[in-house]
Amino acid sequence: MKHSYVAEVLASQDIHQEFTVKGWVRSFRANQFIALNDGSTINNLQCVVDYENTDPELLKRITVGAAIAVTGILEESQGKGQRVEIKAQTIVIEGDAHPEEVKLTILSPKRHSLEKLREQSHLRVRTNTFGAVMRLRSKLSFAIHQYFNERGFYQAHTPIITGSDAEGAGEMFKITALDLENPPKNEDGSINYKEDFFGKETNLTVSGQLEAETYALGLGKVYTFGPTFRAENSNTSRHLAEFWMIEPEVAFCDLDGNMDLAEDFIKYVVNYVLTHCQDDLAFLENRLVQEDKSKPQAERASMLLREKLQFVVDNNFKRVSYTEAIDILRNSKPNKKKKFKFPINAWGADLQSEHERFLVEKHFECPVILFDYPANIKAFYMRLNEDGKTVRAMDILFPGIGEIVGGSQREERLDVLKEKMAALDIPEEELHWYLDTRRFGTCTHSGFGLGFERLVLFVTGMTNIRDVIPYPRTPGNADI
RNA sequence: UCCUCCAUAGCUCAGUUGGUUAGAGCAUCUGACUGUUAAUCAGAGGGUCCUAAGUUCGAGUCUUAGUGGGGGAGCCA
Repeated sequence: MKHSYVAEVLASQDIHQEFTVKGWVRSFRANQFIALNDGSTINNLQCVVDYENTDPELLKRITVGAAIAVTGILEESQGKGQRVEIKAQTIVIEGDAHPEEVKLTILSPKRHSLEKLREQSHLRVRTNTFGAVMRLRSKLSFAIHQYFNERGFYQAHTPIITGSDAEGAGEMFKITALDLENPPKNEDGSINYKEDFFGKETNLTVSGQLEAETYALGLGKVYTFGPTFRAENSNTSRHLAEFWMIEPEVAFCDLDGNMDLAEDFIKYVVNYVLTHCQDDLAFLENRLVQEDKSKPQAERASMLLREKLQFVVDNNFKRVSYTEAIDILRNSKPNKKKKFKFPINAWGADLQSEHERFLVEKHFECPVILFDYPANIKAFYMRLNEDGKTVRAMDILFPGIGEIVGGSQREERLDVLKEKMAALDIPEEELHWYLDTRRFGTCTHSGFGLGFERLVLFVTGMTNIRDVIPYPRTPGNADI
């Protein structure tokens, strides 16, 4: 039978009309008021039961967590807290949820810590917080595709399984169909990968960038949006072993164009959720306000969640070269007072978390784009500047998140690229296809990688990356 | 991987220099009440004190190792 969704019913003006809604019981107060949620919105629909004329056996089965279908008449609510409610006429239990078992789970109607919710990740999407986070995640994903589609980008599905081990972005997960108990061996005792499924060693991708570059040099403007895998033993609130990354790559575009694109892109998707996800953002904003109340004054957020997002949309990101950043840091109070664990002395040092946080959270107090980094601390494919010591790299740093974007103008000159690879012992055979793009009609081109989960962290105000993806993969964790 | 803190009822936590029968609030169940919004009142049930080994007459408490988690760092998105 056709039924309506809670979001539609709550917005409906059809008073006295009949509706059927289906969802999960969030609470059942006073044997009379069901708070029903079906995931279509963070808001619950109040369904009022005429308990005096309802079978007591049925009433007993209306419990927190149960799936039910309610048919009744939409009426203006007599109580405060909701505009309309459904006067239930018939209630059908689709799936029971026994209270004695429910109380052992996070579905029990009380406040749970995020750590506890993470232990039952298959049930946490039924909570307000995770419903809001996951709806926002989905809307952000849609906004990303819409942004690129409106601007003539094509999505390139770069491979998940890669035969190239020169991507250089981190430790990789091996892919094999060999019998690990008894693998075929070469004469010297090493494993003979020629007998493996692909006839060579393969891994899960750590980046689609190099393949995306080949597509940009044909389709013009492309982007990838897919899963990425890194076998790093990272145990932090901002790293996952499996995460989603957006990687635009644009032909005939220099670093300035790349920075313009990244900034415009972030502002667009943040603005999209500001206008399309008000209810979920309001809930998450309030959640943060409540959380802040138990913190000392100094640690409380200076802006509400939506104010913070609006600030990002309305203000230009501060663009600073690495050299300028070093000067600022060298003359900063914490550096002079030796408050930094890693003091800034000379040009050339890699910036530590504490330095990035100082620039973003204390000095500029807004998103910052750092560019033109020393060549020796950045990847081989970044374009060397005329000074011979810096490359056209850029990182976007966000308050509370750190690096959200890393990108560069790519080295398009074959000879310079080959020199770089030789210096880093990257064999040319490994990347012959990549070098071909520089042989045949090479051109200026640029791109960046944006960590999707880090964007979701920023937009939702959550602080642990494990709480913005359904089933987080981290060292020692891949249960579901 | 490194530093640091933590693990006791379904949840949040208390548990004295190592000592008899392991405690509270909330949740759950039973009953009462019924236009509620974290409903209210009364009563009841509920424990492998993370795992393993050790010290001891005796370990929730002390030691070692492991597992998981929080915060910070590195690697990065």
